Amino acid sequence: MSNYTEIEKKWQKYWDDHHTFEAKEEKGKKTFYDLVEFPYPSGEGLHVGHVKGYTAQDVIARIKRMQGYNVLYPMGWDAFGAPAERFAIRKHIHPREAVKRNIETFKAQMKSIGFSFDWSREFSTTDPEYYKWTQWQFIQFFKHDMAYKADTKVNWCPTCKMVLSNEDSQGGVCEQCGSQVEQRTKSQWMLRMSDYAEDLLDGLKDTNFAERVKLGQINWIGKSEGVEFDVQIVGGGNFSVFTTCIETIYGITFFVLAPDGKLIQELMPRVKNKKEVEKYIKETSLKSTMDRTELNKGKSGVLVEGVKAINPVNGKEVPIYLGDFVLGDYGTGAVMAVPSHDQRDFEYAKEHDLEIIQVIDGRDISECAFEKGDYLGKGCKLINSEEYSGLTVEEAKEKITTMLEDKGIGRRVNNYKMRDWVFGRQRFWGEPIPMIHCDKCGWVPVPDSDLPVVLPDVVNYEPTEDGESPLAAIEEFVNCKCPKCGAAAKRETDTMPQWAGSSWYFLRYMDPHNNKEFASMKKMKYWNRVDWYNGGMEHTARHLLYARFWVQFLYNIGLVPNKEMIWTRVSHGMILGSNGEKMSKSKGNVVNPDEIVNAYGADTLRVYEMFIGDYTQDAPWNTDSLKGCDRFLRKVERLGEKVVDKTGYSQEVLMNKTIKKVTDDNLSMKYNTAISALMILVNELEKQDEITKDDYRTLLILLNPDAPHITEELNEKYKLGKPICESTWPDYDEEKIVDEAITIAVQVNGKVRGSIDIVKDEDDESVKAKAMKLENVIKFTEGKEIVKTIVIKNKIVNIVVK
RNA sequence: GCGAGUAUGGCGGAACUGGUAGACGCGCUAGUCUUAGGAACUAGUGCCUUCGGCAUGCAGGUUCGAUUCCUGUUACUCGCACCA
Repeated sequence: MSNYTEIEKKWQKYWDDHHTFEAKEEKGKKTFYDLVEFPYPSGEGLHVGHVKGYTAQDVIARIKRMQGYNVLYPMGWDAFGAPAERFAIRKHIHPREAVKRNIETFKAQMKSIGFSFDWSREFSTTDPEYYKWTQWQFIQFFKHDMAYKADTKVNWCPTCKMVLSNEDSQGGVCEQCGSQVEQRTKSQWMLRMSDYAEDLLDGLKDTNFAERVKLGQINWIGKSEGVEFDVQIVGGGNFSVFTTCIETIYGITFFVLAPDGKLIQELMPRVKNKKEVEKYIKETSLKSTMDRTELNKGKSGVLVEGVKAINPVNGKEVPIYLGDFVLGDYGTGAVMAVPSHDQRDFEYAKEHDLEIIQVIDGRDISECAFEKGDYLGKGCKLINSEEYSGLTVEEAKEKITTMLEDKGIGRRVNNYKMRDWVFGRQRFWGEPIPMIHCDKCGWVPVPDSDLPVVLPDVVNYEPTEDGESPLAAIEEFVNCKCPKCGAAAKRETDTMPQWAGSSWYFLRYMDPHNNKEFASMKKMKYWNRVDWYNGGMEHTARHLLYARFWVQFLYNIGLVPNKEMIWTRVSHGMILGSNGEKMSKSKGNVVNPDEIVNAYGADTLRVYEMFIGDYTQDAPWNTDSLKGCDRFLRKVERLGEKVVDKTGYSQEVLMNKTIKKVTDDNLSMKYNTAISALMILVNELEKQDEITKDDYRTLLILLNPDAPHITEELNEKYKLGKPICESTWPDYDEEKIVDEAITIAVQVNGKVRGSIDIVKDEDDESVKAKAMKLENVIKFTEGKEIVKTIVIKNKIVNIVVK
């Protein structure tokens, strides 16, 4: 329709006027909570990648509504974050203003594409009415001893005088100014997420996440089971180490401590080469995380003179070293070094000329270590290990562990890569952390009655000289009274990370206007949980983990109805530029959805994005292919001219098959093949001189989730029934989708030589006989011995000859 | 290095629990209609060829039969990156 702009506006107005997509808490209806990640409303406007995810979930929402579910499909804004702040620093426009404008643009764009969001539940994480509850929940973390302040390392740009995220300091260089990033220690708020490591693993059982999403969660948590044991220091004192390879304990030839750990500080008074050790510690602290973790750096380190450690199993005295490959915040910050069976230890030993003792037999170790990945499960036996020599690795693992436990110096321990969540940001544009520091009372939460702690207006958005949030420069914000004792106190000026607001927004949608609670238990119970959550691959690890942690905590203190509030999580592939590269301004390959809507209409854009390929895979944009979808919609439109005043389907089998395929495919994310089924149907109907009203209306309903405007218009134009958005999704008749006559292939030695027509379920003998009569079959079997004939019912015949 | 994913015509991609590989769309070729351009419609379109053969990254294996299952291998993409 050339006047698609008019039609789209008309139906968008109809949906608004009729509140068609607003979810009400009706009783007696099955609920379906359909969620798609809310966007960060950037200045660039909506991206075609957003459109892909929103359309897919819109298809689901529209089908589910027509299937009689009470569907909640909300939208909102994740509007705190660094880009708005950087924009503010450059242009001196308050982020609040910029965000407001961006939200207006985004919303208008979304409306123009016809997503069936329930706009009555819209909110932004930056609304004081919303972040009041983010702050309130932080206070619950604090009250349950889940939030604490601790020294952490931060990436510090000495030029910008700003704390940087890991993303902004890749390669050890500040993304903004290019300076070398330093490591600084800062006291920051932390959430005890590591306490939830096991629960977060365990909770995956109560979800229906896509397998690759579950794996992402598991890898991020990074559980490893092992043994922690105590090591005595010659002349008194001890420390512990964690290992997953206790079977190699007799191979210890030295220990390595983390230069940034507490242990070395404790030992310092006994260290003889203090200067050298201190110098190494200093050097390490200057290296950014990236430098430290980069491979092929060699194994730097220094011998700690004056202290030796004792191997608890054989009493052997071995040296202690410092090495920056050991991390202060993982395990105990100290490792036992077995160069024969760990490649890092091997390299370290070679570099520092240390002893190497092989304790597991099975391979030469002169070139590289014989590691657990190579010896486990292969029946390898221990050597040089006193009474454990001769045992298999697996036997030794268990026996040595038990021995250490019996002696009271070892215990089975799980370690996790996942750390506590660093929750403070020295930024302006975030939720203020609602804490007050009083010299007498320590940290005191802001009383509920004083929430929210509203972000004040500031003149300067730059961080202060010493890298604090710009809030620290506002005296009237910082200075306050202690809520406990009334003495003069100071307000926390750090703000929360962007992950905070997005960790619970899906709960707020269930009860978005509540001003007494973040959401009422009653409403949360009504909606139960998110049934289907869709978003980008890049968020399947961290955002999802933070959100699950947040929910599990709320569950444990009785504030949400389920331990897992998200049932299915799926993620879609990216839309790449037409050159196959990621869309970016600098590459000039960005496609603006507005231009497509203007040139082809929203329906064409939607159909194209669903047709582009496998939903879960990346796919490049192709404007020619888009035109094909436009052509398809025009065909559907022209088909209307053939409608005659008849009921019933003109092709029962085809129609029933199509209904089944479109329903099943859409609900299992195979949006592309659902559309292809509709194209086949249209191609068939086109061949007929006339089509019935039922033919056409069913086609329009099936296409409606993808192309909601044009289908409503055609439905109205040909007076086929009430608006599709108020209609019921068609059913199919299982018995009618099977063809009675089937054509099957006949193979000779696995090669297709012809085909025969059979009746459904025709018996094998008769099928065989038909096959043998084929000219081509006779030709290829003539003069040969028929070894056997395989008949697969309704599928294929294969004749094997010699 | 570890983990995950992907690999099918000129292109995007189909193919149920192993059963006619290339659905559907794009592009391309020829034709019809048009003053022309475009649109629309019709027919064709994996490769090599005479029967026929060869084709799902590569090399093997299992099977009457493999894009699908198994072993090995290569390339690319993403995530994590010295996690003891």
